[in-house]
Amino acid sequence: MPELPEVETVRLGLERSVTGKVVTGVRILDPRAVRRHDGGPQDFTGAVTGRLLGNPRRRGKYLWVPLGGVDPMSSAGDALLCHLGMSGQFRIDDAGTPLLRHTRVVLDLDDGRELRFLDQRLFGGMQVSRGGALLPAEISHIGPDPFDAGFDAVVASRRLRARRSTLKRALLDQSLVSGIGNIYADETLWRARRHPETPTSRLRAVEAAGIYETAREVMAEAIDQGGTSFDRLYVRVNGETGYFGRSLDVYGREGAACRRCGAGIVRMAFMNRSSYLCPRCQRWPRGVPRL
DNA sequence: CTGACAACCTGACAGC
DNA sequence: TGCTGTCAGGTTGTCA
Repeated sequence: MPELPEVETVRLGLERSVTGKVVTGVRILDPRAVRRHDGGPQDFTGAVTGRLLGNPRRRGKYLWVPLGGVDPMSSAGDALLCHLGMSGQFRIDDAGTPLLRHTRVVLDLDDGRELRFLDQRLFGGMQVSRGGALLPAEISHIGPDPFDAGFDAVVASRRLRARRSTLKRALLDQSLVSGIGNIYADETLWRARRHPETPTSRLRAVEAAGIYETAREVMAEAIDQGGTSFDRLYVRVNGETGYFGRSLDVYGREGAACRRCGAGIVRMAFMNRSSYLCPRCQRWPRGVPRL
């Protein structure tokens, strides 16, 4: 599911509902949801129980909640680090409400509600990051996202142009700039009128920076609409779907008319998944041999 | 460094 | 009613 706008929508929901609450209990229904936690499910439970939940933070598609309270001397600065993978979601429900299918972990809160982690495919998960409240070491390899206070368009542009790769591949590379996934890469490329196979080295500095500016714009609009929902696999913490799906210009619109020029949107295979683009607005880069 | 690919998982859907 | 193959918002590790 989730790319930056969806994760940010979830973060906003958590900010309103769990900040300042204390975890009174942890129930791990499927240990695979915490398999990345060092020490296993038992240790995870011990590290989270009794902790005060801070203000949720995000970088790219990663989300973390600073953990306070209990024993500040030994546990100060820890964080509950989460990734939603392809199908993860958080829900806030009143205690005792029936659990939905695919519920993997339940955190009991001191306000009579529960923070529930659901994940159909289990590509996502949670772990406690020791000392990770500011920025978990586990995600130090992830580059800043376009909304990050530390995001530098000049640096990003330089790194993008230094790549000996193609544009969509580079946009999906989380170590360069994080948060962009398959949907927003395609939407960004359409808006910037660039073909996915454009060699990165061909971009001028201003053009490269412009690509990230476009990505930021597209994702900001998506956040305003609560992200993109195709089905019930992505919902907000209150169960509502996002509305950006109806604003998508190319993703999933194979055969439909380009909103700019009317040409038929095409789908092409790309890295074991799909790319959608307008064959008229997004010309194959000149001089690049076609496959 | 770059790319190709398998692995990690479940479920919906098309076609036979 | 099966069964098989395909596809799906992601990340990581291995091998060339």
